[in-house]
Amino acid sequence: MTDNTPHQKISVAIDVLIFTVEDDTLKIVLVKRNEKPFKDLYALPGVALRESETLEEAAERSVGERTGLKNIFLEQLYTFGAIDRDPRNRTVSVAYYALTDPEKLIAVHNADGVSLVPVNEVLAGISPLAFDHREMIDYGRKRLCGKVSYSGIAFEFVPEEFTLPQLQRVYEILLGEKLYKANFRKMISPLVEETGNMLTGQAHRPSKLYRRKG
Amino acid sequence: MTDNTPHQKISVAIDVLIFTVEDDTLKIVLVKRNEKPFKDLYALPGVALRESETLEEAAERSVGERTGLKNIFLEQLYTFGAIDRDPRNRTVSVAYYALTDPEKLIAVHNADGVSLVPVNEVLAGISPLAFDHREMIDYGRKRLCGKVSYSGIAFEFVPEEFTLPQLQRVYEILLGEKLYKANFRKMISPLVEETGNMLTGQAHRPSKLYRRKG
DNA sequence: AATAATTAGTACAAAGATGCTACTAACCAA
DNA sequence: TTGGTTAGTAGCATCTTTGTACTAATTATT
Repeated sequence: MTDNTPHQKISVAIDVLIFTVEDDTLKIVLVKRNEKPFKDLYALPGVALRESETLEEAAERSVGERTGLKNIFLEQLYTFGAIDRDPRNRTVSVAYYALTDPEKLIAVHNADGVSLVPVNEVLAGISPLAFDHREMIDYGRKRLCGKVSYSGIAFEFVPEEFTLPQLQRVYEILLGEKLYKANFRKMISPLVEETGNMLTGQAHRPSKLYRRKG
Repeated sequence: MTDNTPHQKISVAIDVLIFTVEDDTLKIVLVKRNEKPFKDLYALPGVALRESETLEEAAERSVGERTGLKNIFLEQLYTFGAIDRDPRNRTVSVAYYALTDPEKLIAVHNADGVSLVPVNEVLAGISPLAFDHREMIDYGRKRLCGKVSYSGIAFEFVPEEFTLPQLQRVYEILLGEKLYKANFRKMISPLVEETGNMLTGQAHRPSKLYRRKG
């Protein structure tokens, strides 16, 4: 028989890794904690799961409370369950990751304790993070970078209309290597279509604007 | 601030998808429930998470209780949190998947309510499963098949010493397509080494035995 | 003892993807 | 008008994948 009988209740948290690419850098949204434990340390935006909401709804709520964003790309990442990951009591945290174009985060940056921080700096570990959130970010970045080549997640980091050099830079940042223009275009062209518009004002030849196809 | 404060406690279950490949078929371990809810229906082996154990420890316990197996391949799959997935009370289930060579499951099959069932039959949906376990299996099979090509999981389904045709069949079953011998061998050869032994008694040319390298 | 059946394993050509170089195109700045 | 800069394309070389065809080694059959 399957023993799903609830013998012991445990707190369930939802933490969200909100990633974006800005200034050719992968960045993540962190918030400064203003209560114990880990007061004044940075942490991922998170909420306690309510009885009346699904995991995904809680993740959306967590994103919305901190950034005001709705309907952004959101996927479950991993569930962390180390016994003492929360010093208060046993808490399992279901981590999600969200991806967004940085323009949608402009209003958010520096608004009451919310920061957009380069992931490399966070992982370099100059300043500590609350809970096991550094571990989460480390895991999340690996998953993100691993998925770039075979999924369309890179599109989530650019606006609806984008240029191919822009999109290529996102791929390069996530993959951590330089790509050849010609090959990149051959690979990506079945997935995009021209909008007919151009991006001008760039002190060099203007580039065509594209949108995602399908 | 991050609201990880535990306002409401929720039951946490661990369910495990124990996959194997037998008779050229992907199969999964199911157990017959002998209590409500879903009495007499098949379900995944599962346990309630205890305060004193990690998620992975609970998954190992779940595998061990049903099959007696220890130290088998185990990875977290996904966390399911639909509001009414358990009719008794709000329960979040962290699903894991385990992979094993079918020989290790021989003693288990048909022992007190434990069955080894073809995944295709389960998903075809002739008989209902407890909870959202069919959904879990559907998700798990997709993930498993998606990972075959870029990870070494296929090795988990064969004994320590195996022939390349054997391993190739595992790949073919999971990928759902026929592979070319020559290409398969080129792809797999950096990952394996000959043991020096041969598998004879097969009414045709004997095959070399290999083991996983590294 | 020969031969048929069957699967193991290898060789190699064809097609396609990727790596890489070099060029032309179109804008802004001076 | 010239130079700087990035957009975009052409095309060859190389590596990888696709696919076919062959030889090899065993057991089963006559």
